[in-house]
Amino acid sequence: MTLFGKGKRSNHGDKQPKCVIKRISTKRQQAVAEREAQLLVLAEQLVTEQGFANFTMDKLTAHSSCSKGTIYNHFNSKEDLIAALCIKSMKIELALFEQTDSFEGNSREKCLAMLYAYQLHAFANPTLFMCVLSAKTPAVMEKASPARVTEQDLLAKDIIAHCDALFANAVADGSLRLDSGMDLNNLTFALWAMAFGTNALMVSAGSVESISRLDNRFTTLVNANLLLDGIGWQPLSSEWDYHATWARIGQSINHQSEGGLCPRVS
Amino acid sequence: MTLFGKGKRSNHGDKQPKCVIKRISTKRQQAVAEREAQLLVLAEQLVTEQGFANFTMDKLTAHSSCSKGTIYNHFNSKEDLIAALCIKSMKIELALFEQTDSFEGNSREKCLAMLYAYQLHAFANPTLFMCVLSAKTPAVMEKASPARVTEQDLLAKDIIAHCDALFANAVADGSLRLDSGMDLNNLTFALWAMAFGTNALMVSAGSVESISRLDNRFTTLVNANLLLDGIGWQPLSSEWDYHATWARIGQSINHQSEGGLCPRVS
DNA sequence: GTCAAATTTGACGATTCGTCATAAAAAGCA
DNA sequence: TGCTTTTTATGACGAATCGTCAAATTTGAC
Repeated sequence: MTLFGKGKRSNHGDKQPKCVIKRISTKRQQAVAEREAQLLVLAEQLVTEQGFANFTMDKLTAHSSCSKGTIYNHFNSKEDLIAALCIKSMKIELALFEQTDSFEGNSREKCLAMLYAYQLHAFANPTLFMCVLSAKTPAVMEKASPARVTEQDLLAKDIIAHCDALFANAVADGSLRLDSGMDLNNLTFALWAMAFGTNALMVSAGSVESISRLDNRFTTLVNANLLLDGIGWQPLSSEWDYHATWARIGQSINHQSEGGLCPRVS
Repeated sequence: MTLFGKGKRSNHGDKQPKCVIKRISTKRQQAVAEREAQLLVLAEQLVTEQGFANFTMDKLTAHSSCSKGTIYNHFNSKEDLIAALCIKSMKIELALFEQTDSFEGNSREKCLAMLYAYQLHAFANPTLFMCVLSAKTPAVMEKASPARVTEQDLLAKDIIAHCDALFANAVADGSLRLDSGMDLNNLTFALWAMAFGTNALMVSAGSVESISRLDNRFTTLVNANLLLDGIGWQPLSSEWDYHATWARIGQSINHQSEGGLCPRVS
């Protein structure tokens, strides 16, 4: 594969061929990207309506305005499409996290704001959230395109960086002290594992009685408080009304994203 | 379908037809159950060798000594087989948990022993553990047989009961005090979510740098200590050397299950 | 030994996947 | 605008997989 047409000299006038080419190319790519986004919307819709098990590439083709070949131009395989939905889900998460950055409060409250956003996303976009779970499945990881697997890892990194920043702030303002032998990586991972486990089990194991009896709205808050108390993040839950914080976060987020719970992502 | 042969009277002598029938039936069922167990072993082996994505029912048929129809006699569908592997995995977990019950130590150490067993299982039987993750996926839940879905729920209940017992003991002996508004359900769920999230992310997101840098052997311990400190389970990690406990648990478990890490299950 | 019920078999139809030769469209060029 | 080259789209097709079912086989009762 040649990157540029061979033997073609493009610098023979006052035109700016490279720029032109690039603009056109970008335009094209934009159109392609837009179609990909629409395909993802359609796919999510079909999965939501008919379930993962009944979702086939042929059905997606039938419901879309383009052909199978075109779809396979976007997605290597069915699993690759799941991975793409997972990526979309993580991008929405990140977008929500950025919204919560502006939430006013102490460092621990800001951390809760992020967790609130995470739970909000899991319940507002259950199909997408399940895609994240599905995408961690070997069958998907094995068949998704390397590019998408890489992108997932990068997004995970971004999310981790977000957590890290929250902890770092807390350390900086003195509300959190790192004991010896405990580093940010450990704390970040603990928080993430807790949040992921909580949502994954709530969304997928809801049929187990002792889980379904829990109050969905506060489980993440309760679990997080246990953990954050455990690492001694001030003020402790015994000294502060975090239920009030939780409610305040809810109002703040709902106020920001008037249109709906699912922000637009590129 | 008639349950008994029609027109056949079976009570005309001193024989005990019901018992006989039952014995025979049980024998049959035993043979069938044995074959099912062997099919699961074979399936796990194939998945481990060739990955989830390359696993097909035809390959399982080819490698087994029976035919496709027989296999579909055991498993509704490919997804049903995954569910069966998930059930096997949970049974192993429960068996390990029961082993750890006899571990000598304070109530918090006993809780750690259970978590140790859980992590041990996740790393010793990664394929089976991933099945638990896969089985929580909608595509599997939607196609697995109702019977197996139910059995999964029952096993989950058993596991939860195990956790509950640990907490109840701690409350009974005074090493754990339940604050107002906090009940066993919440604590159990928090612990489970933490353990599940930790192992799921470690097994499946190992390619993310900041995760792979963590020391696998102690992540569960570290995370659990944060949580258990958070709920005030005495003695706190600042007052007790739980790393030593962790090591002691390891020796104890390895000593008990000499043959291997994977105990036999019915 | 004979018979009925239960079980096993593997060929088969129905889907689904993913590809590829061909057609269409877009971009470059004069 | 008209012509050539490159890129993209199409949907018919082969391969592979799934799950079924009528026929064959085995099992156990009498």
